[in-house]
Order: sequence, then C-alpha cells, then structure tokens
Amino acid sequence: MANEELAGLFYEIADLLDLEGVPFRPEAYRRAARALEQEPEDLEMLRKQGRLKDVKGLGEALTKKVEEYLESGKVSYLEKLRTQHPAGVLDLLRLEGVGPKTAGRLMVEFGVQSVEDLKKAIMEGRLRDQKGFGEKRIAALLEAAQGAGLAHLRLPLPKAQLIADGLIADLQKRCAHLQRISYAGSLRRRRETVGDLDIVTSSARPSELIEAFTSHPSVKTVRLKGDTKSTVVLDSGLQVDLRVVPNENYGAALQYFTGSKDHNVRLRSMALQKGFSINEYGISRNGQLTPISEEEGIYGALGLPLIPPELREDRGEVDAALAKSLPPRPSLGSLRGEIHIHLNPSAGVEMLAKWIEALANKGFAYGGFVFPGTDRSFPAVPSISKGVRILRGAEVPSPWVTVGEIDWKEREYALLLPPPRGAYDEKALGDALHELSRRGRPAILAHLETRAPSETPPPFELLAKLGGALEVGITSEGVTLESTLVRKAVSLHVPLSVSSRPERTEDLGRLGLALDFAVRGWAKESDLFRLEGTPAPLVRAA
DNA sequence: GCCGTTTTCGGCCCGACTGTTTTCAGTCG
Repeated sequence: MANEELAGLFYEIADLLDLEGVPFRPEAYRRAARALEQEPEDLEMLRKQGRLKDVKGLGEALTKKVEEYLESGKVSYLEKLRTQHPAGVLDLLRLEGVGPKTAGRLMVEFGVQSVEDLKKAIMEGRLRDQKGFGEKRIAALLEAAQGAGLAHLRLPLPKAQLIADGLIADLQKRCAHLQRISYAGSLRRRRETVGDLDIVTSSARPSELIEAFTSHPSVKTVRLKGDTKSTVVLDSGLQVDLRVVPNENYGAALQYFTGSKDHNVRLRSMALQKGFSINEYGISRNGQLTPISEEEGIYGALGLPLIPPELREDRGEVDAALAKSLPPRPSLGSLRGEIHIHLNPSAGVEMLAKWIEALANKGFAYGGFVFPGTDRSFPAVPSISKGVRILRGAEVPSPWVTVGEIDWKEREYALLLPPPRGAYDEKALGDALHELSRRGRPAILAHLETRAPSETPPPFELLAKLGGALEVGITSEGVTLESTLVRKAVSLHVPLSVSSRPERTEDLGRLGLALDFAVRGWAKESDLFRLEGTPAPLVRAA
C-alpha cells in the first residue's frame, strides 16, 4: 500500500524541517505520518470517496500533498527540501544523542555532511576544544557514528513479551521493597512489534531498584542511570527503559508511559480545557498536585471510563469513550478453546493425552487438532476427554479445490490456507465457502503469516458475506495479521478466530496475548468465532 | 501545519538526564 511509503516521505520532511529549526511543523508532519501508518483504508480509495480529510492530522495543506503523491508518486515540497540539504545529513540525525541543533552545528561549523564526515572530523581532532564538545561527548559521538547503519531492532510482540515477563519476575525476586511493576509502552498497547521495552515501577527505595536493574545479568550496556530512571541495552539488543515513582503516583506513571504519544496529547489537551493538567505523577490544578495511584483516576478526572491500553492510539477511542461506545472487552474465558493445534499423527496417543490434559487445565471446552485435508492416518480419538471436546480440522491449501475430496464425516471444520503470494482467487474461495457451508462445516482462513505483509489483504467482504472466519493468531515468531487489517475485518463483521498457534502445550498461555491483539483491532465478544454449536464430533470413542 | 464543547487565531507536554554549563542547552521519551 501507498500509505507506509507516503508516511516515510512525511517523516523525511519532518527531519529536514527539524534541521532548519522550524518549530511545530515537523511534529505536524510526524503526526500525519503516524496516522497514515495506522490507516487500514487504502489512500487511493479514501481520495475517491473524498474522505482524505477524515484522517486525523491531514489538514488542507497535507491533504493536497497526499493527492499530489497519489497522482504523481512524489511530493514536490520534499524534492525541493532535498535539493537544499546534503543527502547524508539525515543519517546524522538518526545517531544517538544527535538532534537538529547538533547536526546543524556539525554541518555549518565543521562542514560535516555525513556520518563518514563526522568520523573523519573526530579522528582528525577537529571537534576537540570546541564549545559544547567535551571529551565524553566526542567519545559518544564516535561510538554512535561507528554503530550507525545497524537497523534499530524491533522485536515481534510475543518475543518482547517473554523478555519483559522474565525481567519483571527477576526484579520482583531481587527487590523485596518493590511495590508495583508493569510493562508499559507499545508492548502494553500490543503493537505487533516492540522497539523498546518500557517498565514502570513503584518503590520507596528507587536507587536500590535502579541498581538491581542496571546490574541484571542480561544487561549489556547501561545507557543512562539517574535517581528515578534508567535505560539499558540487553544482550538481545533490546533497549529497556525503567522508571521508578512513589507508590501513590503509580497510576499516573503507568498511564503516561503506556502512551501512545498521540493518545496522551489528546488527553492532556482535554485536561487543559477542563482547567487542570496531567503529568506522570498525577493531576495538577492551580499548581497543586493530586497524586494518582490508579490509571482509572486519570480517565475518571476527564469523565472517561478506563480506555483499554490496546486502543490508546488516538484512532477514535477517546471519542468512543466520551460517547460511551467503547467496544466491551471480551474476557479470556469467552474463548472456549484452541482450534489450531498441529498434531503429528506419528506422535501417538501419549502426545494427544498431553494436549488434552493441558486444555483441561486451562478450562477449555474444546480443542481442535488440524491435519492435512486428505490425511487419514490420524489416531482414533475419543470425542470427549476430561471434559474437553476433541475436534478435528482439515487443512485445505489454496485454491481449495480439494474441499470436495475430504471426508467431512471425519472432520468438524476447515482451515483454509491462503495462496503464498498474489491476489486471492475470490471465485475459488467463494466456491469452497459455499461447499463447506452446505456440509455444515465452519471455515477459517488461517496461516496468514505465510504471506508477506505487503501482499493483497484477504477479501474481507467475501468472508463476511459467506460466514468465513479469519484467524488472528500469535505464533512464537509474531502476529499472523497486522492490527490495521484486524480492525478492518472487525469493521466489516468478519468473525475472528483467536489462536495461540501452539507448538507445545505451554504455548496455550499465549492465547491471552492473541486476544489482546484482537482487542487492539477493536474486537468485542460478538466478533469472536467459536466452534460451539457445531455438530457433535462424529468420531466414535476409541 | 493542525486544531477547536471557551478559539478560524494562537496555541502546540514537559520532566529526567547528561555533559559541560558557573546556571543551562540539547536530547529523549
């Protein structure tokens, strides 16, 4: 889609304007860029419908630039800016510790136009004894310049979650005085990838906590270490920010550091209109701070219900909260089972028993085991064991023509696999959905992670019309579908099949994360697909 | 350049940390 590409161009304009020292406009371009990245609708479509201005952050001038881009594939304003600045200076801005002021000075006073130039200038000692460039700063600049070009690591959601859980458990174990602790930031908002980990804690002894944090065995380097906050880089390359506040301020801090930036800006401007202000400690009115210990306190002061972290992106959630029309959050209990378990038929009955045990321990009503559609070698299984109904699904590859060859007396549902690349054959998909519906077998379009994110999105309208569900899963590697597409599916009433995509029984624990991710797409309980109500399994007890 | 349930003009978050500063500027989140 053009959306991300154009967002990239807007970010570049913002950086160049920053270099020129222009106030406010860079942020306006960045706000618009963030909105474009999160816009599920294709820009071309929005333009045709005259809805471009509905995108938050697009006013008159930026709408014109979007239209120019859609017509010509370029933004002439950016082209003009590019001619006024050497191509390499944008790389300088991306260095740790280099902002617009420093980049500008390097350019004007030292003729530095690229990261290479900067290295040379430092080696030749040209920065030494210059105002503002002490020994430490020069060393930091050199280190940043030498590490330049390494792409900033963004971890997939499930991997970031594992690291956060481990770190938090360790800190709890090592710090008896620790009161409350939570991950915040984009991990708590359940973004599909996490650039750095934010952890918010409360403790009466912050310095001991900071000490425990910076000396944790998985810490590679300590970037920053103050009285109440610290930044480290882990061996895995992930950056982690820790913030310690007094217990009475915990709610305000958690809200503040969960973000998103745009969501918080929106809340703060609402607060100003109501005559108070919000910061990471609480609410202040006439210079008098009232500490806020629970997040609800921040939202309550604005007359809002608590907005789920997954929705805090300034994508309409504040207006929905004001209108009391936030989607009610589905409970984990509303997921009655896991239907995407791959069981190797040769693994035998013991493995199946292990799965059933795990499903029963989770309180699930059913478990669905998936085999290739025409495979007939699966073990004979009881229909119910330990209170868990056992269902068998058939995996059907695109273009789904084998639907007619499968013995549906032995299969309760179908997982339809997408074509590995290119457009969906809607005729073939429609035929398969009709055929399955005729046989009373639910169908789920699944394994979307096998397609590149840049490929055509699934035909949501067709799925909605014919009652096909869509898998929203989290594998050990990442999410199976971008959240903008999940939101689009929800808006078109496509049922979502939430899955932890387990490879081992422990992975069933990922189901909560998968549900959170569906919530990020504004899913409510009625959007969730379940296998309840399907015919009883036809398998005879073994 | 955007935005408005006090506004079509005048705002636009602000606190922590670092380095080099003798009182603060720049960067970051």
